[in-house]
Amino acid sequence: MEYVSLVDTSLDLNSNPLRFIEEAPKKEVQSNFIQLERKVPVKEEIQSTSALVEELNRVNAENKRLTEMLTVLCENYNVLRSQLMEYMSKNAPPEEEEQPPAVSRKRKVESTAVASTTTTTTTTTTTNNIGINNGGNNGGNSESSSTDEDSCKKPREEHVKATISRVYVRTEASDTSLIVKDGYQWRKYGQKVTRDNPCPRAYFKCSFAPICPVKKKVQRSMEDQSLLVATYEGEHNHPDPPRTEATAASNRGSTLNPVPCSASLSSSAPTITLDLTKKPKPPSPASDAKNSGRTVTNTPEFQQFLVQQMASSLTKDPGFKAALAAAISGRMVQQHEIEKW
DNA sequence: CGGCTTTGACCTGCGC
DNA sequence: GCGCAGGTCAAAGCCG
Repeated sequence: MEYVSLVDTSLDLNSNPLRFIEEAPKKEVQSNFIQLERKVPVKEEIQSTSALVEELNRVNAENKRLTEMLTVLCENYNVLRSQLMEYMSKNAPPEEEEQPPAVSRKRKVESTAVASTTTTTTTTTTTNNIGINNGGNNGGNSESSSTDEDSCKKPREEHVKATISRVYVRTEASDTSLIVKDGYQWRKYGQKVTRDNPCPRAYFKCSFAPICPVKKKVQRSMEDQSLLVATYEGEHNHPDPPRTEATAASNRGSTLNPVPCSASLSSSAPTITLDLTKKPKPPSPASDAKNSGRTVTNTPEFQQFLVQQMASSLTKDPGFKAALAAAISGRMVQQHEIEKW
């Protein structure tokens, strides 16, 4: 599940020239920007002040509108997610089919699925989308894509695709362990240094249930060393571990304690991360990647919290402010040049 | 002693 | 067919 289909990725940062023409007193605003350095008479100063106030009001209104859009976005996301979960639960194959019959086949399927997930992740980091990709249900058209002819092959692929998710977890930069605390118990069975990333990738299997097929890969982000990228493959075929047990068992290096997570937006990549560096604070949202999509995120409290976190992170981020200012000023200059022509 | 992590070896897919 | 890279196995060691 992802936001790509829901989000307008055009990064329309209040810089649409047409909207400026229609809504804003553009001549005044532009002249204000240009003539800021000059000494202006009192009359003009009053005019420019009023123009600034007007501009401020307009930006505030735009900000409010964007917040409302974000809220609607979250609601749509939750609706789609619930639909996906419903679809997955309906189409989940028997447990025997869950196990890969042969390694060769599995690896091939995985590679395509991971590739699609990676693609969406890259898109995410570059197009201002939310960065939790729960499953590669790209485009949301998997329900209609399977036909009777290829039903023997496609459902399996789609199932595998749908059970791959990627979660970004922010940890302390000094924390060298590749532990993602998501509420489940994991057993590490391998570690490998991959070519494209000097940081080792750790391989985990779910050890909460003996036959649980879920695997997890954890690797540090190359761009941001404090960011862990956890890739989950498969679905847990056992009930969620109880919270108390999870907390109690977290002492021994196992990844069991609940996540003191908070939605945060990093400046380099506007993605939702689980910020393990922060203390949990009410209202405590999702405690793990799986639960976050199924229960807690469906509550209006969490949606509101998410919106607030996003808005606050955006407004606090100087990089985002600078980019916003550059985009707006660039557009204004561009519009100015167009008008000149 | 059981369960976990570590780590080198091995297996497999893929590109050339 | 060969080499590379990713993924997995399994023995050894550690820890409570």
